[in-house]
Amino acid sequence: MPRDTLTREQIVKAAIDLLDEEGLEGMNMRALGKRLGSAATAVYWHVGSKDNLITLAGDEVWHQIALPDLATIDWRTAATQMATDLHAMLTRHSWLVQAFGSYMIFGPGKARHDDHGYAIYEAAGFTGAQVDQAAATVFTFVLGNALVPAAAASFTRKLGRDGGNAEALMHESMAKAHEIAAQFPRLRARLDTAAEYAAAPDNTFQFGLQAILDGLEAQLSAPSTPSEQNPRRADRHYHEPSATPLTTP
Amino acid sequence: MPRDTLTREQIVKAAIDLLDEEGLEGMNMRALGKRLGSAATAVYWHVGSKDNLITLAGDEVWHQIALPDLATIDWRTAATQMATDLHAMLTRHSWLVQAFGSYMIFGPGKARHDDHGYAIYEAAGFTGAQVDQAAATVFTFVLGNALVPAAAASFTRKLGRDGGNAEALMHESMAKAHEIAAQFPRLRARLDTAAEYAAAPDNTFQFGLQAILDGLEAQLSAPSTPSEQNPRRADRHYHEPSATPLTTP
DNA sequence: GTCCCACTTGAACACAGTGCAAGTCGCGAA
DNA sequence: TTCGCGACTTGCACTGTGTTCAAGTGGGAC
Repeated sequence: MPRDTLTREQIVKAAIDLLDEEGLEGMNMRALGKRLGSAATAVYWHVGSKDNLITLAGDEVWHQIALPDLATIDWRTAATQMATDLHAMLTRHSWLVQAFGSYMIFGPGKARHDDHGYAIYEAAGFTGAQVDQAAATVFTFVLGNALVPAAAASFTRKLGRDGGNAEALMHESMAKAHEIAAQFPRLRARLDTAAEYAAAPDNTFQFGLQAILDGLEAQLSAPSTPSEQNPRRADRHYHEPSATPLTTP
Repeated sequence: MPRDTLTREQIVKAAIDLLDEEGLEGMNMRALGKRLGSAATAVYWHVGSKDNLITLAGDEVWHQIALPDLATIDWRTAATQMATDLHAMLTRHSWLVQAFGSYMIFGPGKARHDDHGYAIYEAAGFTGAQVDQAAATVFTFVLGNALVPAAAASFTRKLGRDGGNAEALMHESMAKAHEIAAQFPRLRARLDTAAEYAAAPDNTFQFGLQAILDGLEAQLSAPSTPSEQNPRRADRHYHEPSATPLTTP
């Protein structure tokens, strides 16, 4: 019988739990060690570094996403399902979105997800580079959608760690935001209806997702050279980004 | 004549420069102090904390985005222009995307941008909550789009800081990714055409943006109850996210 | 029994954010 | 002209965090 020893899987799982509870900046090796009932430095023997551990944890969670069977459902339902699952997963593990900005997360879990994503857009009828572009469009939308809630969660936790009265700090922060928003007509108008918005269920994600799938569907039925991008619309609206960096005095 | 002293604007500008060069994790107060020719702690008198400084810097850069005149151009061109400008800005300041996941960035700069964004989608004909949803869809897409390049930049810098031979480490990392990708049919197929892809200009962003605007345009012409969301399509494809968290043994 | 090796541990180092007390400098008042 | 005040600056030091390293430690193979 081997000694009761740490395993890599066990560590990754504990890291995910800790990240869920404390966020990316709240997770540290000593806390992880305590959670595992061992010295913080014992972890290093198994995963090498904190960066690597986060990369490992950041790949593991992709396995939570179900891969819809393209033989039994149409591509659009499949795309909706995968995007919705991804959205839910990113909501559960909001640290992942933050990690995505700092680490190159690509392992078996994400590869499995990406591969099936490509399958969906191939099934839809896209060809060549358009498969990648369609998949990337939906993927980046879901990712971006999770970014602001992630910031909110991170911010709330930070307030909680600082003083005991997170309530007051949050209120102060909200008040400052309101003050700024009040100086812009359309933002001001939204302040008045903010309560109404808060009461309604937030279907912004589904609205955006379905609009994007509408757009992709339109692209499919539009006559275009196969196996090559259709640059017509993009050209019609092409715009060279205004180069307005800060002036250095 | 007042003593040659630090100003908040000067500090924010220096912070932006430092963030551009060193990234979010490379930026620290002592380096900032050195760049400003003063002690690191002098900065604290002006901005209070590092978090606050990053919030300040993260708002300042939004002023680089031009606000198209809706009286002279159609909404779709305006939307394209603003999204493209934002994309370029986020590419210039890739740390901002990372900061967006950890800080609540909302100041005059972002408010100015958001306000004009709403104006565009109001001009397009959206009403009620749909204005917000349309704006959020495009916004989150652009944000998500900037996330992966931000990670790549961050990763590259990290390699550069670690050993001297960033080249070898990068190569090793790429090789590992290839090895994983090779186990999935569609990813494997893309490995073969990777060189071809790299040669072509990356118009993924414009493809996605135009597809999204197509979808929004379709939403406009679709018959729906005004001043209320149109839940029909979303309902037809509605999918309760699969709850498949990690099983705790 | 004993040797080995996978694994663990505690001390220690470097570096980053930041509070604090002690300056320093220019300007307005006396 | 001098005084002092208040706006800034500085160096020190404390804490928390990632990580290294040399020294264990315990179970299994021989």
